[in-house]
Amino acid sequence: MNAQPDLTRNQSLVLDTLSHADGPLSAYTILDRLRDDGFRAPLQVYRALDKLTELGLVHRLESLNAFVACIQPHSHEAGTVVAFAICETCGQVDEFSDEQVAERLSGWAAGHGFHPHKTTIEIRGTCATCSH
Amino acid sequence: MNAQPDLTRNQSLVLDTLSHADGPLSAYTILDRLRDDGFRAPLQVYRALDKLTELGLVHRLESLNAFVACIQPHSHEAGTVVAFAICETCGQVDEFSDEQVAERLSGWAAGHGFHPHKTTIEIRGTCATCSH
DNA sequence: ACTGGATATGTAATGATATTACGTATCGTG
DNA sequence: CACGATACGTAATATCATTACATATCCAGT
Ligand SMILES: [Zn+2]
Ligand SMILES: [Zn+2]
Ligand SMILES: [Zn+2]
Ligand SMILES: [Zn+2]
Repeated sequence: MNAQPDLTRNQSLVLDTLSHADGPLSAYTILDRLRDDGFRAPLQVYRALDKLTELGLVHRLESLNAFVACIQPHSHEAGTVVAFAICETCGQVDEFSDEQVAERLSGWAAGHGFHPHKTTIEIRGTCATCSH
Repeated sequence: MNAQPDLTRNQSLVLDTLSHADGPLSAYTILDRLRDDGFRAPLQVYRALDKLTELGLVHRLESLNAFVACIQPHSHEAGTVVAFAICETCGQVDEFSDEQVAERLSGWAAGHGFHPHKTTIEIRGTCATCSH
């Protein structure tokens, strides 16, 4: 599925777990799901998550303290801003980018001498399916 | 219209602590600073923070698991989206609103049948002062 | 004033998330 | 092979947040 030749065994296991999940998973949930694969300690998960996040294959949802697999790997080019719509009812997460949002925020930063390193945009709410 | 209930003693103490702080404080840091005022348990802080957040006097920074006093209580009408620029060097936080960002995000939501409840925008980076 | 419900508080215990410390193993390159 | 960089294993600890239950206080309706 998400087999990445350059990933280690632990990293692949964590990524596969996230890719097959219905929604965001906490590090400890991932740990529990990988007990049978030899995972014993949180650090094994966090280290894999750190690397996967660095590679852009996984995103951390700050408002949930949880992680999701990226829907489509994107580059780490400057100005890349990703937003997430998180349904509080079913847990589904939608990832999207909006160039105008990115430009407005970087515009504010430029006007204030602020140098962005990472931007978090998370919309909590109710998805279309759950609104019926 | 803007009926502002009087704050309780605990709520006032927590708000004062945040208002006089240099930057965001964690709940446990607030607790430590209020030991002399009789605070003994985390829940005393969390309950006050919940109420203050509900009143719009305090914001939670999701990417820090910390809290700041609001700089502009009056700008928080319904639907207002607030953004934060957080300096990772000195900890200073700048709060601002951008109507176009809010419109783009609500536009995306409308187009996808998503009903936003709360939106988090946090820019981590380096402030002007720390960039010199 | 009495009373009953809503709200606020005090305290202990527990749960949930994340990092530090230290040692070993594996990999890639000269 | 030597050796530095990277990954891994494990335990302990640190940090953040909630549950449970008992008391206290406030306040409107009587
Ligand atoms: Zn992505
Ligand atoms: Zn949903
Ligand atoms: Zn504010
Ligand atoms: Zn700074």
